[in-house]
Amino acid sequence: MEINGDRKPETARQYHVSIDCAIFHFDTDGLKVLLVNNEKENWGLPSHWISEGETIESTSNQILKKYIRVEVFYIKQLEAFNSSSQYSPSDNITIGYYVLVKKDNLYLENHLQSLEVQWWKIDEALHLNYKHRTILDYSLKELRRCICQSAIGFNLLPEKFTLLQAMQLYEEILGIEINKSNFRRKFFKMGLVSGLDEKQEDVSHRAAKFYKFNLENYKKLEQGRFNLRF
Amino acid sequence: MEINGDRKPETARQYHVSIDCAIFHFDTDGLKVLLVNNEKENWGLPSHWISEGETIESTSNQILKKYIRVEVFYIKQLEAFNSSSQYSPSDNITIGYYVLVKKDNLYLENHLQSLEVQWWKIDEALHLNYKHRTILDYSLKELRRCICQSAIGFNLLPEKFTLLQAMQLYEEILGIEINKSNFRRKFFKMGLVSGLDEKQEDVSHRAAKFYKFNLENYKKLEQGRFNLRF
DNA sequence: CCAAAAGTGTTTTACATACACCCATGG
DNA sequence: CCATGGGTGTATGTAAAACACTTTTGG
Repeated sequence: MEINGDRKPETARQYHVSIDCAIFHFDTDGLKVLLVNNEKENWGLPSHWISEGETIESTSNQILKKYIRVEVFYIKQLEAFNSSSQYSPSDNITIGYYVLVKKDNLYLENHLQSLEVQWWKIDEALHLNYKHRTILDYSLKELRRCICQSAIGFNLLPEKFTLLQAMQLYEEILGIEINKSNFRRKFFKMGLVSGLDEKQEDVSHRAAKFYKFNLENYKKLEQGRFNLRF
Repeated sequence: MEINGDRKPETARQYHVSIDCAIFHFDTDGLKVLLVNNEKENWGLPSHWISEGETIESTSNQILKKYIRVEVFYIKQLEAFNSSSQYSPSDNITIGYYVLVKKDNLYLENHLQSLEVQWWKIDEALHLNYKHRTILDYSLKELRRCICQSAIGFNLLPEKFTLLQAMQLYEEILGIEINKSNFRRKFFKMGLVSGLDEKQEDVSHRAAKFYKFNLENYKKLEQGRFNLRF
């Protein structure tokens, strides 16, 4: 057994490695995850094996380029674990990622129709295999944990959003009800958002103001100690 | 390129995988990390290649069994990344872990003397190579983040501890000063600790009461929304 | 009696929570 | 004129922060 050495022992084992991504976006229907229909008529998370000449990062980028293409996303590694399947009995490692995408990229909608790919509501994305179910569950757990400790939630909102959209995002992800007036106060006081000179159009009620995420203020918010606590 | 398939393409690349652990404990001198002196006279994190017949988990367990041996620890995976070195130019993946160990395992002290192994104060554990430096920094970042959102801090304290010990742990890891009276009130009100019928002995000042972590109360503390916010 | 740490109590301030209410707009 | 969501204001309770103070013990 080799300790802390760079030299590999003869017994070192070799693995094939796959990258599996849980890609989320948020629209009026709520939180959704991107699933791919494979040749066996099963829906699963987008997944690639790492090929010769590629790395972990380049492979995850390939997946994103293929399905999302846009540059505006948030990506975070979840966990590496041993995996096996019918075709590749055991010598595998899977690295899971979760990815957040803004919904205002129309490209997505048009592009995806051509592929065997679809956005699924979270609670309808069942019948995944065990591996993908595990990654999806872990993603959601992380999303719930991180959304209050950082500003990653804004990666799921359009560039311009209303406060109701933001509030509903937090409500759905955290599974709680939030008081409208308190939500506003908190966001304003923290300086998380700044108002734009633009309003909704063609809505059958009072038009809401659009806001954008205020990155400059967020950076000042003594990073690391940031907490929204709903 | 294979999408979401179990079948591996011919081009799938193979990797050797190493497990590197940042193992921490906390004593009167503060937070310390376990370093191993390898054959090239460099200090680094304990590390093993995954061998034939082994898995990610079994290999990390081997490392812990070798250096820590005790069962009482907390272990969490950090990240998998491509790595290379002088001896193994590129086809590697490293999976980092961080581990918290209670300091009241005397075994450690006696055992480690026989190995080329030593506890280093965090701020003195320099001259690590880039890979290990990265893992150590990431570990500390995670530790700082998680110590307020969960009770993992107690994994660094002895079974029986005084409130000053607990407070100093939080102070060192967070790099802040905490008010003694407010710290007590918070821990008591949350029911995080319960007092024992035991006191310090042989101290040259008023003996402090010993406390233990109250797991039952912690479980009731609506998990996931737990926050200490110092 | 001094030092050093244990341990208690009080006051001020901030903020989360809850709730009531008015405003604008399309149907 | 009403339903729907936008947006404002206020009262209340809880908890964080700051601090002043007493207690215990060994030297």
